[in-house]
Amino acid sequence: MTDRSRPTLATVAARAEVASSTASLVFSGSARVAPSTRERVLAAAAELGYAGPDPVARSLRSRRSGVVGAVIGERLAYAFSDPVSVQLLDGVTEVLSPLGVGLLLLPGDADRHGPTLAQLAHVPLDAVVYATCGLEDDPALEHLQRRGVPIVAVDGPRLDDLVFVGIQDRRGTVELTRHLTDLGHRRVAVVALPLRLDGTRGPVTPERRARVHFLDVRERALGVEEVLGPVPLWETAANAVEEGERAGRALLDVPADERPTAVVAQSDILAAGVLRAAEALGLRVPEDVSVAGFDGAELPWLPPVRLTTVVQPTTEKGRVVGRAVTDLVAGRRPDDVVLDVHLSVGTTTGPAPRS
Amino acid sequence: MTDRSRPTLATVAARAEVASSTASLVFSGSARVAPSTRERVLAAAAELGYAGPDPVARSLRSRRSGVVGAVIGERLAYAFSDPVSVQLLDGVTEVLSPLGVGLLLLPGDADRHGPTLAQLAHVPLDAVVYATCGLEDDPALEHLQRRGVPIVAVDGPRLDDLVFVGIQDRRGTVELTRHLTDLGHRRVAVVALPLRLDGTRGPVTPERRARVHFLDVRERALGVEEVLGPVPLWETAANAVEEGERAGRALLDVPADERPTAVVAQSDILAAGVLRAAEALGLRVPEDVSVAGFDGAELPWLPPVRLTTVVQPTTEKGRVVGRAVTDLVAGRRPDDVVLDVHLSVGTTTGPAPRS
DNA sequence: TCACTCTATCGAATCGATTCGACGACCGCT
DNA sequence: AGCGGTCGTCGAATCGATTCGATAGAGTGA
Repeated sequence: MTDRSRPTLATVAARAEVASSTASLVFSGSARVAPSTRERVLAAAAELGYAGPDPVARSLRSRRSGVVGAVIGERLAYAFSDPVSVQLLDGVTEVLSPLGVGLLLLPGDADRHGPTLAQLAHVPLDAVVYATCGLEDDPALEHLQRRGVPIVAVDGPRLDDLVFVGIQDRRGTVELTRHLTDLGHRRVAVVALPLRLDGTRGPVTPERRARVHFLDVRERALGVEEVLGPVPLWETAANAVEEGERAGRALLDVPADERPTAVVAQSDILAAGVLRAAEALGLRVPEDVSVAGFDGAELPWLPPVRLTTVVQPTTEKGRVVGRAVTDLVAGRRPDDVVLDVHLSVGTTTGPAPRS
Repeated sequence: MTDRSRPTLATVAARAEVASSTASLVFSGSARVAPSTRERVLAAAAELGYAGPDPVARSLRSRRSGVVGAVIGERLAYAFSDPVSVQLLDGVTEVLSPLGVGLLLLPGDADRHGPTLAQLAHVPLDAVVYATCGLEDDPALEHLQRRGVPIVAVDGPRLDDLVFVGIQDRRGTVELTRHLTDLGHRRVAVVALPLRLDGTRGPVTPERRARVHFLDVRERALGVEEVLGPVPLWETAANAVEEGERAGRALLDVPADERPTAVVAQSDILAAGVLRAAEALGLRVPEDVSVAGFDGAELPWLPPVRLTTVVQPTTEKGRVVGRAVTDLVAGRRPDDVVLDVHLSVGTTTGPAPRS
């Protein structure tokens, strides 16, 4: 009853009068061990209160820790206020959990847009999921590559040593924009997600645009312009309803003949904010202005409105990522995946008002 | 350039012509090592592309993995649709991240209300946070205790071998209920959070009530009854807006003289649903019915309404948990903590209608 | 010059398991 | 009786670092 030190496999083996290698065989389950021996070892373990092999020691030999990192660019409270991030991770854990693999959160904070090297360096990792991967060099990424930790980059750039999982950002936005032009819209404004995580908000200048950090943000903007040519972009500081509302007020609170007849928000959350702004300004949707989003997120508080949006299979994307991670850990190199999106026309887009 | 095997500390030490123990000293930083030696080792490491000591091997000796588990009772998509859970974890990571400790998600799934033993057994853990801790025996809990993993239980029962962090659920609800009785309300109904995670919803029978699994749910119900005596409880199947709306419809869609004049929801999310139900039924808030919540959650989509609610310091609760974890890992036994709550009167409660 | 104190470095034990080759016992077949 | 083949168990090496006591050499003071 020395609670000083917990029993180890060796203790258990000694008590059961077998070699520790035999005891190990018992706990790894699969091997051929005489039933009587197995019982003896199990009994000894039970008597000693042995909870099974130490995961750390096991990891050292087997080169597996059962831990997969999730790099998040912001603090959790921001990242997880976005249902898309949450559903992505939900899909990932759905695949990984049954395999006994856990997801380790590696969030950034107000200043740093990702975990510090000190955070990364001390933690065992079989693989890492970059939840939103930027276009630019990242010291954390470099560190992980040096360590030989395989990486899945979600919505990031397609690099050789990264496995890519993404969606058809461009095609989805093109389809959405065609829907708007078919309805007669020509004056369209875009409410953009943050181009970089530096708290900037407002109209996007060409210089700013050249420094866009996130691939999906760029693609979604280009999708609109592929159909309509250059359009004004209004950048938000975060993917949040308030930010969308702020952008919506800035874009819509102008004389009717300058006002965009349609606003394309780069996320449903932002679109919800734009809807609020329209309501606050006394504009009817879609009679006075059409509003569209992106993601197809479940926003249970949004009804009775049904948002026109580009639906991406968020949870499925997470599952795909989970499978990619599984492959990587098993030593296989999975293919890059680009998932389909589709347009969902709701009640927030309609014919352009005659001016 | 053999990418077969990455360099180890021994490789680096050999290259720098020092003992591996000396090289170890260099990477642990603190010890006294001659500057020339240090540089030589660092140079060797750089040449070999050595990314620093293997975290797993380090963990084995130091008995620290840098991983803290977060036990979540449901799948992530549900748990993280609740801003309270998210803010709690946000506070935890805020404290833990700078210490190089990561948070490992251990969610349950549709069937199991927590991680399986297989999930737990293979993962290294320095400590565990039970995000919502139930009252009843839990095999996972038992396993962790046997392994000697220290546990912080949030809003759970106060047990000897668990560190408790919670809030004044009872006092907050009493204060809220007094506010309602002061306004003349006597017919009050409660929309309860799930008593157990089994998908039940509807009026709560005494038998059901005797089997409540979550402490905070029980306390919040008792707080109302401490002031008013027995009140009808309507149980929801999840903490979600739709569930609140469903409950609201059931409670409010009755003749005016049977209708409760005030509805106390056990969370702000549920309260938002009740507000929707009232709106759908053409009832004015607070003229026809008062609605109150609990948590003080930030629901950016709720304005212009300001919900009357009991505010708990959610992020601070997370920080307290983070500090408790830090203490436990360092071998100290932190005290239990009960955090203050306060009533925030908004625009959703008013004088009881004269009947 | 000698004894003594630091300092920088080294060797070896250790953390707790896994894994593979070896070995003895026992079985059945010719 | 002899031989090959299984089956169950064991020993020892190994994973990659940390850590402590030992030691050689430089520096100090009498």
